[in-house]
Amino acid sequence: MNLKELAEQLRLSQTTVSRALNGYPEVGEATRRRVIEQAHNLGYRPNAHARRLATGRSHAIGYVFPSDRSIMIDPIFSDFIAGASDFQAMRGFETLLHAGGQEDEMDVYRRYAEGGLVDGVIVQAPHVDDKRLELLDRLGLPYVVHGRVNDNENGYAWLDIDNRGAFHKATRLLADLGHKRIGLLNGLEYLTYALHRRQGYEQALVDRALDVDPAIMFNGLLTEENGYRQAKRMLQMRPRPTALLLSSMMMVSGGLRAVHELGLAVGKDVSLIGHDDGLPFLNAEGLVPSLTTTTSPIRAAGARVAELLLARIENPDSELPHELWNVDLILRGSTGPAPN
Amino acid sequence: MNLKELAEQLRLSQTTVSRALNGYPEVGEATRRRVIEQAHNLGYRPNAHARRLATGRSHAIGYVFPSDRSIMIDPIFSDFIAGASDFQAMRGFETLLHAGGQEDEMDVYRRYAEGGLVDGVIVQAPHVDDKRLELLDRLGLPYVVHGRVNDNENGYAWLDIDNRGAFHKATRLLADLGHKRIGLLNGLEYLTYALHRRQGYEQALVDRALDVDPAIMFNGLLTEENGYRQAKRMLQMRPRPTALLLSSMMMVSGGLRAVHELGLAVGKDVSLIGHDDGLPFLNAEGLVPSLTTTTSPIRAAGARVAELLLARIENPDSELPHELWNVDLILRGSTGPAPN
DNA sequence: TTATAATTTGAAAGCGCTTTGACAAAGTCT
DNA sequence: AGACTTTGTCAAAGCGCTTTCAAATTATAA
Repeated sequence: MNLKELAEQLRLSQTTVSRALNGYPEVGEATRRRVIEQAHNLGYRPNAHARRLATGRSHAIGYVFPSDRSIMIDPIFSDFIAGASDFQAMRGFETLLHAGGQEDEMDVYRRYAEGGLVDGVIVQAPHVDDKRLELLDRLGLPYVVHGRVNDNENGYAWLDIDNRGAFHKATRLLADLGHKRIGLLNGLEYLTYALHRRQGYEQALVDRALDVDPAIMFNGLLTEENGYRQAKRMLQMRPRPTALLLSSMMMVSGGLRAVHELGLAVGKDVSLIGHDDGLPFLNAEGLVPSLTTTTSPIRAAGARVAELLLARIENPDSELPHELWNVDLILRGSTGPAPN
Repeated sequence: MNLKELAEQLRLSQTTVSRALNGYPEVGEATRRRVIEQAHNLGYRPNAHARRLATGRSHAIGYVFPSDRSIMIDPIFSDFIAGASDFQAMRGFETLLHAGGQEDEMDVYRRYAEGGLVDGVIVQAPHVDDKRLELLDRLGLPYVVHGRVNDNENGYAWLDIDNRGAFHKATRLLADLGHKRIGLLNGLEYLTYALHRRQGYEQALVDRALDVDPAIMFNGLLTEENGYRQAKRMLQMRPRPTALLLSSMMMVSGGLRAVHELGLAVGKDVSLIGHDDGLPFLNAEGLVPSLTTTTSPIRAAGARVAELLLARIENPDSELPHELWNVDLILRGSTGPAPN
């Protein structure tokens, strides 16, 4: 069943049928109802590719993962995309995922733009100095960055959570509780979020006149194992840190394991604060003791980023959105005053 | 730069250029080289939608997640899709993701099929009695199931890991180590994999003349919290189970927490075996003691399922593939003889 | 050399939709 | 009543590609 057949059935022209279905005003109400009903009865579905070819718009958003996989291993991305894709679906936009293949990431963007495959892309896990933005600008492909690069914040569309503020708040809390040595288990620092977290952390240490000690700062993949190894390493130092700041719940999971193994009590011998992206399979509140967190649901961010992108696609000349989301610090049982 | 312009530049017809680029034999070698070179120089990219409209093939594979989210929360799906998408990308196929939206899952398939949006779909997390297969058959949309439904195994294409065998093996090992009461923390049983795991588990118990006790069997989401709660609940029973079988590494993570909290020693007081999907952020070998697992990398399964699907799309009349992957039981430190 | 086959090339017809420009038919205003 | 607008409809062009069928060129056989 295609448009032509449907039009014949209705004894109308394709033009009228097309207009009726797409809500154009220049078609009579009676006709419109008749068309819609018949289309429904006959199970007519417009061919997506034909429509795209005709309109030049693909009604799709692209997500490109770097082929080195180091990003995709982080489970937060599936939740982010779930949020974004959910929103897009409501608006009739498809979600295109591109993970790996031998094709270079940049080439994928080129193909996306020049082949008209997507109307826009969401840039994830931006680097401190991200070369993707320049390319996308050149290609004229609309995009919104989830996170930020390290400069020219007004030059592109972004939504970010206040990583600096969050880790500043968390570190300050710990300092105010009397902790002098606070470890940081963080992501790789070419990723801007990790840089921002360190900056917030260091600023708070400086504010409270505490030392910044690289020996209790770690950058690496946010795995359980890294959480375990690094927490253990740090907690075996003398004097040992009395608090740890962990950049992901997976690291928290590993960190807790180290703490228990060393026979230390969470919230007493060692205070923990983790960053919680709100992943459904690992719950900070359900831990015992429950975990003090900086938190911001990544799924909601996904939905909002998608919304911003669709708005940009709709209206490319609109002002570039810049949204900095506050991050809540939720006090639970894993933080306490520094021992003695 | 479109085909017409490129052809004009080359002083050839669109036909010849199209053929040269798509590797048709009826074009001279010299011409072909010239065309390819020029296309490269001018940065020509064929418009994907036009090609799709002309060929009727979309070169895309679809993944539809149920809107209730209960599936998408499991981080194994991102790894599965990463594997599949990676393979598809190598073969020039796009990956379409559909997570949520208010649209019914079944309607998405209809739209996919009738609108020609995808050439095939991969059915994930199949239910014991999955109504999707019938619909897809009716729509004539090629598909491969990752997992199985509960009957008519020859009637559709599938790739599955031997969940029954794996949990049979694991349970038998524990029984042979002298464990009499073995708990099972499993997924929701309308999902076939969970049913199969229970069947393997029960069969081994029966084989070894051990009781099947529903009190130490759990079905639920594979979250850390469920792992923790249920492990704790079971380990507080008297007589308490001396071994636990856990269906996911997230559950293991929670289970370990419970074990430690109760002051029990892993591999001594209580033996643990988990199923490891090979997720990169949570490593069974890295645990202390390292974890005995049944294991099969889900990412590899993703790639292979994609391969099978592309083969089916290529040649719809080929025999339906049925692949049952063996699951390795890897003996590590978390299993030991039953106490006294 | 001529007839025949094999090799290259091209014109044009789609694929199924949107959208422009034109045109009746009907309604509104002097 | 006529001139003018509004409303509802349609024919046809076009989106950028593939593919059929025919034609032109070159190579091979007789």
